Amino acid sequence: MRFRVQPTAPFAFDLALAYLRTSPSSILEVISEDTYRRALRINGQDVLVTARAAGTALDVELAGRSLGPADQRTTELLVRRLFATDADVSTLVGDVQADPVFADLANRCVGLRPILIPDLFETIVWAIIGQQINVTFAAKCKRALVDLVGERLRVGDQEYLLFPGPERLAAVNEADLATIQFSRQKSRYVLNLSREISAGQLDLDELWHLPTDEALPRLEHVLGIGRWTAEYVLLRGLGHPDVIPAGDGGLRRIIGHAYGLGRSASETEVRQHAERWAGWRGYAAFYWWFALQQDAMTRGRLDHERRETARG
DNA sequence: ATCCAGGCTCCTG
DNA sequence: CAGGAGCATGGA
Repeated sequence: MRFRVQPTAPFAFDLALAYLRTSPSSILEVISEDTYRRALRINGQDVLVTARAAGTALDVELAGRSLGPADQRTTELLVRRLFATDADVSTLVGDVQADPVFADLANRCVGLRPILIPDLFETIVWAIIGQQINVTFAAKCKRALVDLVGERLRVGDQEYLLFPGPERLAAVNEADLATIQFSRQKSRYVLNLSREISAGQLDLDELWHLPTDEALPRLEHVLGIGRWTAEYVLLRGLGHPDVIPAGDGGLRRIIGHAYGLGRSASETEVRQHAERWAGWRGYAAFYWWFALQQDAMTRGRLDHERRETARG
């Protein structure tokens, strides 16, 4: 089953793929030269979704058993949300001209939109895992969690991993999570979240209908979710375009560097800069993270080359 | 070796 | 109510 999605212009799928390729959160995505591929649960059924660039459009293919028109509709809405294909980004660069530093970055990111993590529960768990620790270790923890309780989808001779739902995660205990190097409090946050959702005490889907200023406090009410996590989830899970996790260590570091502070910017300083990106603060966060990842990759390559050279 | 990582909760004074 | 310890490990 296949269909086509036509994003608004400009749409830079290549930049989206470049982001996902280097993003530590992309454990389950399979990114190739021109495709995004991932196993997802659609209407209660496991499906392999492949999105491929086709000129200015996106070709989407579904592989799974007994798929119907309803599944296609659900997937189309999901894909359009994941890649923000309906957003009107035509005014972004013009809107941020008052800030030449960010305008320069925005010029290099034309057509890039904040890409979502496909599932809200996964987004929150990932954000909690990422609290305090470095992203490399966080990615390792997420991978270990999926290996521990994730499910698998076999398509042809390939196997794809699915992120566990709250019910599956609620079934494990602290000792299980300790074996994959979760701290006690992190286990507590994740298990509490999973159990509240499973028990019907917490309905994440309610968040879809709320504006930013109402969704934020509701998320922060959950154990283990503070301001950074709530803002991160609004951006990466719910697709709010104007939310910036200003306390983010990576953002503070690269923004401090970009504006010549010689140190990390404070959370307050990040929010002050962000006022000039009003309307696009989520995009800005995503673009800065993109720049950060590109820097890290360049550094990694240089280090590698240096080692190669040293070895002769 | 020491400090800080894509923070948060809880306890102290 | 501000400030700080603790978390579990890895990289700089």
